[in-house]
Amino acid sequence: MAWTDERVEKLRELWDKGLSASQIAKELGEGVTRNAVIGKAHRMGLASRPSPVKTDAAKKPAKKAAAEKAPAPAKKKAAGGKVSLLELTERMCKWPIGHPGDPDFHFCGKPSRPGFPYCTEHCAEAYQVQQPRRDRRANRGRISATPVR
DNA sequence: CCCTGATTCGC
DNA sequence: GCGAATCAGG
Repeated sequence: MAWTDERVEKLRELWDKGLSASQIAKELGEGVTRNAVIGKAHRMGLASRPSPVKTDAAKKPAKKAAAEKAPAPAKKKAAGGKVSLLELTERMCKWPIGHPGDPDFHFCGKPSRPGFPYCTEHCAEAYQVQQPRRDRRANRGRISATPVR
């Protein structure tokens, strides 16, 4: 795939919009990797914006002023949880929560099972197979959905 | 382990 | 020019 004007345009657009390279890559689809995006972005004038990884030689010595005994975490936090569409990653659970269009519509966001779009919980929910409507006498008394491995 | 962008270098 | 591999940091 070559960098057509359209693609370059979209790249510039999304990049300016602040999306990460990997997100842009997925957006462009067609086997475009984040490396390709970064490479191109870097190559054409617009490169390096807020890079989370700065070779950083100038650190701020002043910072942790307070702290000391640490205010304590207060609340426990689990990974994932409530991600908007734009924040979804390939390895995040894409189980929708709420109705699309609602102000609080979001996605599960917990780590998804490798190869699946959802986390373990939601895989179980999603891949729960329906027994044949007729003739399920053979399975009477049994719940034999194919287990998700 | 998940992610981020930066650089290198063979094609 | 391109991007996978690699690097380097959060």
